[in-house]
Amino acid sequence: MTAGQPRADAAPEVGGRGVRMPRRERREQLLESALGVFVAQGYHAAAMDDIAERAGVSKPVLYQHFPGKLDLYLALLEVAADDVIANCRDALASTQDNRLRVEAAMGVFYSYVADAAGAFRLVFESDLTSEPAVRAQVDRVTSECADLIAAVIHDDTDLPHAESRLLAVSLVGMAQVSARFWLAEHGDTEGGIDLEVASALVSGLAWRGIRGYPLHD
Amino acid sequence: MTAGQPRADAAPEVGGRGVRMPRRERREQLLESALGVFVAQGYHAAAMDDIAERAGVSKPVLYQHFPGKLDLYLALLEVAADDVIANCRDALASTQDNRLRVEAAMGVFYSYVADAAGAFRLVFESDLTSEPAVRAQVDRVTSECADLIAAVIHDDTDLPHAESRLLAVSLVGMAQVSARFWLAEHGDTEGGIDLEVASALVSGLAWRGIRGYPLHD
DNA sequence: TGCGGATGCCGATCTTGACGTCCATGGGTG
DNA sequence: CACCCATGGACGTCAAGATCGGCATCCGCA
Repeated sequence: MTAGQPRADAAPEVGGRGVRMPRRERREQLLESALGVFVAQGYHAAAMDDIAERAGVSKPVLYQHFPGKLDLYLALLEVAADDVIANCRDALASTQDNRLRVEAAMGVFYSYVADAAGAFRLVFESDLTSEPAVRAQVDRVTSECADLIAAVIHDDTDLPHAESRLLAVSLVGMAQVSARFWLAEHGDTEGGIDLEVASALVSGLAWRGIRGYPLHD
Repeated sequence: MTAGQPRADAAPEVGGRGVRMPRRERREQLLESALGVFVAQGYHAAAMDDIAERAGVSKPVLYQHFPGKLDLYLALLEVAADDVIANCRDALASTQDNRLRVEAAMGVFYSYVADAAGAFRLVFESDLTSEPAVRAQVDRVTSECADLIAAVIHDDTDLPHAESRLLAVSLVGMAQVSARFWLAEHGDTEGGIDLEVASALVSGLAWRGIRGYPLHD
């Protein structure tokens, strides 16, 4: 068996076949199963049959909770996007020290990528970017995180809005790409770089880059 | 008509319908048309009918030149990947001054993104990452560019290989993401930031970040 | 110069695979 | 014990990738 196609039906199927369940709880169950399948296979390769099977229900029940495949995907994507944006906001608000802000924000991206559920793949590696609604959510993550960072930069320096925003996007890109590569190369093996070490290293790069700009006051 | 679905059949169709053409030249024509369609619509939304129509031929001729849709996509992707990697290599080799190296490499990414053909979308916004061959090409760009940069970092500092590589990936991520957002926000309008200004700004951020590391000698 | 054959291309077709619905069934309740 | 309804296996449909019979074109020959 090749390692390129991780099968998605290895879940324990907590709510087994034919079990009556409250609608709210079942909806959560379906979302969880769908996340697993979308993360493992991507949007196009994921079949509604797979999702239903993994959730331990049949396809009609799935369609009783979600009008279609796209709606299901968007529901998951929106949650994943809100999650990282909120964490980024909290990280920036957690301190007034900009150096610590950089470290905290970097840690948010690394933790997000390291999360076992793998929801970050919906945001950073989506295969449905041709769909405008998906594109909007994906772009929203970088855009809103960058806005939060840009506000800090703009407050503390003399840089105009547009320039602050471009620098903020650069920092977000640095965090996002490096975190994904860290996961791919060192995330699973024990011989690689630890998450905290990697996050601190890249935080250092980011802080050295951003700290030198002229202060506002 | 909505603006969300840019039609792909607005090309001048240089080799019109039913025109005899040398095989090599026709192949180039097909690749060009395919690139336009894939860039505009993404892999999944792109139909072989669209590509054939844009090239001014019918579907059978398309299949006489390429065994299938995936092969066609991979041919384009490989060229696009080689292109940016080679440019990155040239940029780093163009000088011994690391500051100029950063600026040159950043310029490579911004120029690549600003290119009218839009081949960068195949590399940075592919919607076929579930395909291992595609994933390999896409990752190869970041990986090989990072290797080139990491070699410079490792030569000039005391950082171990793994750390140099992670910093290099961070710089590549910064360039890639910021360039794409620059294009989306300022690339078309005249009121935004100029390419050189944006590239220089982000180069400054990168250089401030990387210059401070302890020199080797 | 007119004609026959061969060549290669286009319109029409087939197939597959996955999304999105319908008839038997089984369990719960009055 | 009979009714009711949620469930699931089986199915229709459709889009898109991948191929086949007419036909126009070109060349060689009398």
